[in-house]
Parts: sequence; C-alpha cells; structure tokens
Amino acid sequence: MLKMVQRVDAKQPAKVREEQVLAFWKEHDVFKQSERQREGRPEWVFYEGPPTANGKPHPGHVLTRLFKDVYPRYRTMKGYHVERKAGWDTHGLPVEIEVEKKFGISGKKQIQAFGVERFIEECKRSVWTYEKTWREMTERLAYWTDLDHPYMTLKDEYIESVWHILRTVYDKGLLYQGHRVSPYCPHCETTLSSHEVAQGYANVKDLTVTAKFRVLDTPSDVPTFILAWTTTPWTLPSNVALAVHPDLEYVRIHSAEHNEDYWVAAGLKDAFLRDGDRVEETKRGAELSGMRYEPVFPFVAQPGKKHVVVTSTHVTDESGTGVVHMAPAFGEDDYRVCQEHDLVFCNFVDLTGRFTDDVTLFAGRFVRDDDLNVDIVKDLSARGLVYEKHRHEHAYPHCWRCDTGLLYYAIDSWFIRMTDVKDQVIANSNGVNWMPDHIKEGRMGNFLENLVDWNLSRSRYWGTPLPIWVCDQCGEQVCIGSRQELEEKAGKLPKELHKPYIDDITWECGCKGTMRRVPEVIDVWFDSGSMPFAQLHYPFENQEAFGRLYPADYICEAIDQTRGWFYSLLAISTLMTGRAPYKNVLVLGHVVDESGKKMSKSKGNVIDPFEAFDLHGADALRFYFLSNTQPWNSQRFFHRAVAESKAKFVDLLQNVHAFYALYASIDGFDPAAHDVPIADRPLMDRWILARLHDTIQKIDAWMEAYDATSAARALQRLVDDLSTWYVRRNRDRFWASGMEADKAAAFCTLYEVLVAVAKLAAPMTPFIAEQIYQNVARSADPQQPLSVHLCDYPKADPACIDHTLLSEMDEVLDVVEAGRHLRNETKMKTRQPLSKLYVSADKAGVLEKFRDVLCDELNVKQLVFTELREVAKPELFLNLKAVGQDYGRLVPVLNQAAKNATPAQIGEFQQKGAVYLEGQRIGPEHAELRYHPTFTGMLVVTPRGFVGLDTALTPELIEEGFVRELISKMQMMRKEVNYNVTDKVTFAAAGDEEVLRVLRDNQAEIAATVLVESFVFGETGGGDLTKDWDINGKPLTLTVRR
RNA sequence: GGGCCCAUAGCUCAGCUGGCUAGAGCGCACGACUGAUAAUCGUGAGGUCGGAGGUUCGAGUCCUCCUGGGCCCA
Repeated sequence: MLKMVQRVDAKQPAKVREEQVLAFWKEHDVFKQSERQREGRPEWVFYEGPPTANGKPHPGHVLTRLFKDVYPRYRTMKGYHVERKAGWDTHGLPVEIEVEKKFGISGKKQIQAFGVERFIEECKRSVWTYEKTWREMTERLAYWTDLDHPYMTLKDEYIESVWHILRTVYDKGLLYQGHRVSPYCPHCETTLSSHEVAQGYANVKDLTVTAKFRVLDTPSDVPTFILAWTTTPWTLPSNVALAVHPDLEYVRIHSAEHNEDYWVAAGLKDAFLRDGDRVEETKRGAELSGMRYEPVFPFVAQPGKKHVVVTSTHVTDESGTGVVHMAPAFGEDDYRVCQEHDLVFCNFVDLTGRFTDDVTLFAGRFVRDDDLNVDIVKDLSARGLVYEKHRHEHAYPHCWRCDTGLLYYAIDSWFIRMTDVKDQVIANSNGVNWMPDHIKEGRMGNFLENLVDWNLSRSRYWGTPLPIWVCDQCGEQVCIGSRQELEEKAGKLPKELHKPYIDDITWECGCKGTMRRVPEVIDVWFDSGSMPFAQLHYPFENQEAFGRLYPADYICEAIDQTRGWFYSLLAISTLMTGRAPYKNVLVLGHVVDESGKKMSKSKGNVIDPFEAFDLHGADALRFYFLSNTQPWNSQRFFHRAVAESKAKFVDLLQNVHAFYALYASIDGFDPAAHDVPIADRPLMDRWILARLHDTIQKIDAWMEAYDATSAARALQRLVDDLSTWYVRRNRDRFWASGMEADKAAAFCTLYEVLVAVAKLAAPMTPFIAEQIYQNVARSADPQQPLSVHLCDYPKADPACIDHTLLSEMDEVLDVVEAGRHLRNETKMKTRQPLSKLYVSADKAGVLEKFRDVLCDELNVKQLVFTELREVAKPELFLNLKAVGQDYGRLVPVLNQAAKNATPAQIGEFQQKGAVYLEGQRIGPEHAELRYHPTFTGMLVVTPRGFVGLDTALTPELIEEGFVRELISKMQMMRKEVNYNVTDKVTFAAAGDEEVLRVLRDNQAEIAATVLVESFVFGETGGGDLTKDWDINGKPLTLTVRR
C-alpha cells in the first residue's frame, strides 16, 4: 500500500513545520544514524570550539553554530564520516565573578573566608546556568552535535590530558617561571584581566615629578643630569635604568640660572630652554647608551648591571623629557626592557601595595597614598634632584570591585617559551587555509610576528591546577603528567583534580622537605586549546581515535578567537605534534544590529534568537545568514531582513511543493509508474533539468570550497526559475485530464527537481528540505533513505546540462520581457488576445522551437519572424533641448528637416552617428533613431534585435477577449467560495446582452475550463455567491452554486 | 596609541585579475496577471560608489591620507 503524497498548507507556520520535523528526527534518531551510516568511510574532522554556558546565547552564536552545522551536514551527505562532539568551556575568572556576585563577596580574602571548597562547588554549579537554554537554541537551530556526550574542561579526564600536555612541554624545557607585570589590585590581592581594567578608568590628579639623574664620568665640572618624568614617584626608589630611543636626537642644555646641564629629547627641548640657556651638544639616543648615573635613592643595592642609560624603541618624544625611568617590577615595558638589557630585578612593594623593609625611609607605607608621594618628592627636592613637579590629571585604572587604584606589578608567573617555537608556529599557520585569507597575513600573521611567551598561570581558584610541585626545603621541582604518576608520588589521589583538594596532596622530598603544589591554576585558553587531545582523554585512552581525528579538516569561530582559540589550538598542537591542528578555518564576522551597531545587553538591541525562531523559523534564519553576505563580513540582523529571506526562498519553495502536492494527490501520481526518458520530454522540462544539473554542479563545487553563500544564492535562483517560469508556464499540463505522456513528463520533471532541490537544500535549510523529501520522495518510494539527511548529495549529470538550451531560454525570456513591456505601453492587457508578435528574423533559428511558449505567454495568435525594414521605418528624432542649446533659433527649421529626412540621410546617421541637416551637424547628442511601426501597434528596438506587437483587433479577437474575461471572473468566484479544484458547478448569469451572447456561443469552452455542469440564464441570486462584474465595460451578474 | 576588516540606490547586498551607459532583491509609485494567489510579472523613480589627493588613455576596483563603524591589542 503506497503512502500518498499529502496536500500541503502553504501557509503552515514555519514553527509548526519545524517542530514536526524535530520530533521526526528525535523519534528515528536521525542525527546519530547519519553518523553511524558513514562509519568506516573517510573521516572529515570537525572540532567544536567550546562555548561557556554561564551566559545566554547571543545571535552571534546562532551564526557560529549555523556554520558549524552546514559543512558537516554537507560532508556527511558526500559520504564522509563526521563526528560531531559538543564541548563546554567551564573554567575561568568570569565564572568566579558570577559566584562572587551571587554571594556578594569580592576578592581573595573574602573567598578564603567563604571557604575555597564551597566556592569551587558554587563555580561548578554556576557553569551550567544556561546549559538548558543553549541546548534549546542548538536543537531549535538544528545544529547537530552530540550534546549528550560533550567534552567538558572541568572533568578529571580532561584535566589529566591537559596535565600530560603540560608535562610534555615541561620536559622539553619550555615551561618556566618568571615575572609578568599585570594590572593588580593590592586590596583584592589579585590581578585583573584587561577587560576588567577597561571598565575601571577614572580621572585622577596625581603628583608628578621630573627627576634629575646625575651623570657620572662627566668631562667637565658642570653638574650634568638626565631628566625623566614620572606620574608615579613611588616607583623612583626602584629605579634601575633610564631608557632613550636609539634613533631620537637628544640635546644637552646648559642652564644659565643653575649652572647645570640637562639631557632631554631634542623634540622637547623648548620646554626646558630658558632665557640665556643654550644647547651644548646633540647626540643620538644610541650614543647615550651605557652612560652611567647616580641613583636618586640608594635602595637598589644588589650587584649587577644597574643605573645606566639603555635604549628602547618604545620611548617617544611626545611627552615628558623623552627619557623614561625604568622600574622593572612596575610596568610591562619596564620589565621587558630591563630583561632585554640584563638589568637587575627588584621589587620593593609587597602584595598589599606597601613598601618592603628594603625601602628603609618609607617602609610599610602604601604606595598609592598621596602623602607618601609628596614625601618622596620632598626628599628628592631636599637633595636638589627635582627639576619640576606639578599635579597632572589623567585617566588611571581602578579596581572595578573596590575602586582601589591599580598597580602595574610584577607577579611570579609560569610561562611557555613560545618564542622558541615561533618560526614553527608561523609556518604551521601559513599552511592553513584561512577564510578569509587576509587573516593569515593580517590579524593572525601580525600577531604571530610579535609572539611573546605564553603567560600560563593565574593566581585564582577555578581552573585546571598547574601540576607542579616544589619542595619547601630544597626547591626540587616536579611536573606531574598523569593521575597515576601523582598517586605513585603521593600515595593517594584527591577527590577531584581541582583546588582545594589537589592542594592537600603533598609528599616528602628526598631532602626530607615537603613537596607542595604551586598555588596557581592555568589560563583557560590552554584548556580549550588542548581539546584535540583532551576531548579524547588522549593519550590515556582513544589512541586509535586520535589518529583518526587529528588534525581537523575544519573549524569555525568568530574573528575574536584569532588570539583566543585559534591561537591556543595552534600553539599547543605545534608544541605537541609539530603540526597545525586544523586545515581549514572559517573566521566569522560579528552580528550587529539594524544600524550596524554591536548588539549588547547594555544597549538593549539584542534580538532574542528564540523570538526569531518563532517568528520566521530556523530555516529562514539559516538561509538569511547563509545568503546575505560572505560570513566573514559583519552582518546586520533584524526581523525584516529574515522575513525577506523567508519569503524569497522558504515560502517560494513551499509554494512549489504545495502546487506539486495538490496535483500529484489529485491524480495519484506515482513516479515509479512512469519512465519518461529525458530526451522524450518537452523543451521546458529539458530546460529546467538543465538548470537543475548545472546548479547542482556549481553548488557542489562551492560547498566543497566552503562557499555556502554562493551556493545558497544559486539555489535561490534555481527555485525562483522553477517557480516563476517553469511551474507558471506549465501549470495547465498538470491539470490536463488523464495521464498522457506530456502530463507524465511534467510530473516526473517536477518530482525530480523537487527531490533534488530538497537534497541540495538539506545542509542549508534542513527542515523544509526534510518536509519536502518526506512528502514528495518518501511517500512515493519508502525504500529511499528514511531522511533527506541520510541521502547522498545530488550528483550532476553532465548529459543533462544542455548549455545551448540554457542560453536559448535566456533569449526567449528577453523576448517575453520585451513583449510584456509592449503590452504595458500599449495598455493591452494580457487577457486580450492579439494577432501577431513580430521578432527579428535572425532569431527564428532559436525561437521557432519556443513558438508555443511565446504565443501562450504573450497571448498572441502568431509569431512572425521578419526584418525590421518590413515592419517599421526609421525616423530621426531630435532632442530639442540639446539642439536648442547648440543651434538656438534654428530649432524649428532643423526639426522640420529631421522629419523630412531622406532615407539616405537617415542611413548616414545610422552608419556614421552624425549627419548634416540644413548645414548643421546633427550628432548622437542631438538625435536618436526611432522606429515607427508600419502596422498598428508598437515596437521596441534593442541591441539584440526588435520585438513588435500588433494591436489591431478583430471581432473574433474581441470575442475571445470576452471569453477570457468571463473565465477569469468565474475562476475568481470559485476561488472565493473555496470550492475544490475538482468540484463541478452551476453558474447563473444576467446582464448585458452582448456578454450573455458571448457566454452562450462559447458555453462548451468555458464549461470545460471552469468545470461548469450547466449554465442558467437570467435567474441570478441565491447559490453560494453572487457578484456584479464589469466585463470589459459591460455589466454582468454571476451566481455560482455546486 | 598600534594592527586588521568594513563603507556601492531609502534598506540588504553583487561588482573576478582596472575596460561599454555601476547591477540585483526588498521597499516605494504605476500597471498587469489570477484553477500556486498573504503568491507572481512588468515599468518607473532612486547613485557626487564615505571624503580628498595620486597612478593611468581609463579607477567602484590600485596607492596615500582623512572620516565613520566593527574587532583585536596596548
């Protein structure tokens, strides 16, 4: 028993359709089947970049998840095996902050008081706040990914794999401890991320000082000083060097007033030159390098290189003196420059922001206290070391939690020596197909050129613990690479590998000291970048799977992941295998609002993805993002735009489906029962099949090349042609009676095109593709795969792609367009049949075959191929405005001459583009040739030929026009009362005698077309509907009943 | 402050290595069609291609600077 094709409600809301399809997928476990079905086939590897589930999904996530879905679906249909494992990023400071907010606590001290164990448990819980919402969004969008078996960075197995990676890096000697200067809150005793710093800038008035550093080894007796300006006087006790730019000019100014010399940048000298002063000497910064000076404070006592001038390109002559005072612990540049020049390191400020005992004079005082800075400047001043001081207002970062001024502060940190493998990382990146390709040289390339060592550690709580244990006595250090190794050392394992449990694991060192873990956790980017290994708990399990699933063929994230996930994957993979972890990377732009502004909660312009799903459906949303623009451009997202996509593609396709379903169900059409060879089908069928197969070929190539945008646009054009030309032109073939060969051919053709379109669309708009496939294909042949997503992607049949036919149809459409234009211009509505359409004779070869199509579409009796000169005569038509401007009062004379132009004169204009009339040159700017038909009607001349419409009416044509008009009105009434298309009806008619005569005379034809059983004349009223009509200016009343 | 991307019709976008009069869809106006009909077809109006220079016989396209938007990083 054949399951029949079902009629389709073209107005069924997308939401209803999509929920039905989702239920179908769930019932038959179609997603898992699509994976299982391809087991053993070549792998096509996709990696999921893990989102965090402690925030709501944003429209941008819809875009990302869409592009994470389209290509895996396509590749699955192409016969590849694609594993689609979900993942969650779970660690990190944002999670801790959410918990802090929830419990109204802040900073390390309060976390300690709260209890680290409790805090960690709360973090663990907080991670899943929006997991359900994310799951709903993912499923509703039809992003197929295995959410039931995701990788999670907080799992012990995952952490263990990360440890293994760290151990490998450690064994290579690339993991080391150093300092990192970070924004640091001395009150909360924690470093802040740049994001946090950015929210806490405030204007403050700080005491600033231009200090005098006395140069040693001067040839003359005049005291010579280098001047340096600082906004943080408290860093001066830690000064170890002065930095100048190697290529800038510096001058030595002699101060007449003080009889002292000062070195400053030449570009700033005007601020230091007083009356009577003079420039004694000019030197490049590089020449000052190595110059020794006397420290302004005696506290930096340790041996080593110190108190010399060094060069650094970060110095500018835009403010201060062009000389920068260097305190290695209190500035990122300072730290780097001091390292580069091998200067001593000192940090005289403790973790609470107070001077250590090293600074005897100010020990214990808080460095950001204004009083302290005043005292420091006073002390310097007393010793004659202040050139100038003033209050300076500037933006200074403050802690967003407690409002304390931040310090840039050197914290002990662990680093991975990425600089050692920089060349390899760059080479690996260059081997990747970055999309768009400017990422390779641009954003990623620039970033890699300036690669610095990876600051791995965070002095926080919620993260993968750094698996390094150090002896508190002898400093012995081990890096643990597995749980087994830890158990062997410590004799036990913690409850889980998180703080605080992991910190209870200690053991005795060979020296009888205690091995304790360092307190830090690691950067969350290291977690996610480890996923190719850790998602499989490699190397502890799944060695075989890892061989199969590494590297990835394809990953996809937004552009902000360049220095995030894209980098962390690349870095870790390079360290572990020496290879790039991915071959193709699609880098997405951001989703912005209607006016191009970023969507953010604070602006309140975020569109809820679920609202869009409900309003337009996921298919419409998907198709919008696919077809709107290339995905690396940022794109605007608003309801009206999505609605347009729905109308242009989803609804149009659904209309064609509904059309097919209507007639296929009426006729009980069974495609298996008809085998009409394509060669035997009418031109129109062969044409749409040529369009189909040509499009298949193009779409397949584009999808293969990760260009779903071009593919989607091509599919849209195909569906448009299918609906607005093929179906529209062939409607009557579907309602012919019986099932003659021509009708069968039409059904077979539309069947084949619809099924192929469903498959082509499956990766893009999976819901409507499924619905069409089920109703059209599966209902006809249940032996076909259960779901469109279990099918093979369509293959183009080159034999079907008749390029000649495709270009011929373009010519047909040109003529049709011209004909419609003429109908418009002549105000001859299409329902009025006309006698002749004239077309250039040289088109006969192409158009003869389409005679019926053209006559029917334009409602003419004859198509006449002829020469232009047979049906029109050329006239020289002046542009009076242009002629007037050039020849003024000659206009009437010239106009008359143009009207009387001889064929020879017209020929000359035609040939040369200009002709002399009345002795004046008439060029192309003055005139154009117009062709006047020599028949009754109108004519258009285009570069490709001409088309003419004969509008002369005969009584027969007029009568036929009435018949068409009557048929049209009756059909409208049938429609209005909503009869079935197969119902037989009775019409009663009264009104104008002439119209009634036409009706009587043409009863048979009208009855056959409108399915009328009988006509009644004179007795209107009653029935199901009665209407008064204007039939070409004559009144008629019609009543219809079944 | 640095790097990268983007800017073409009222809106959303095409426009390949420079080459005919810069295109499409939507929207708008007018008209047509009407057994798919909340669909469809045609015509029209609408552009200093963000601005200013430059290279060239020729620039939306290449170069420089500027403006605005976005992202990343200081």
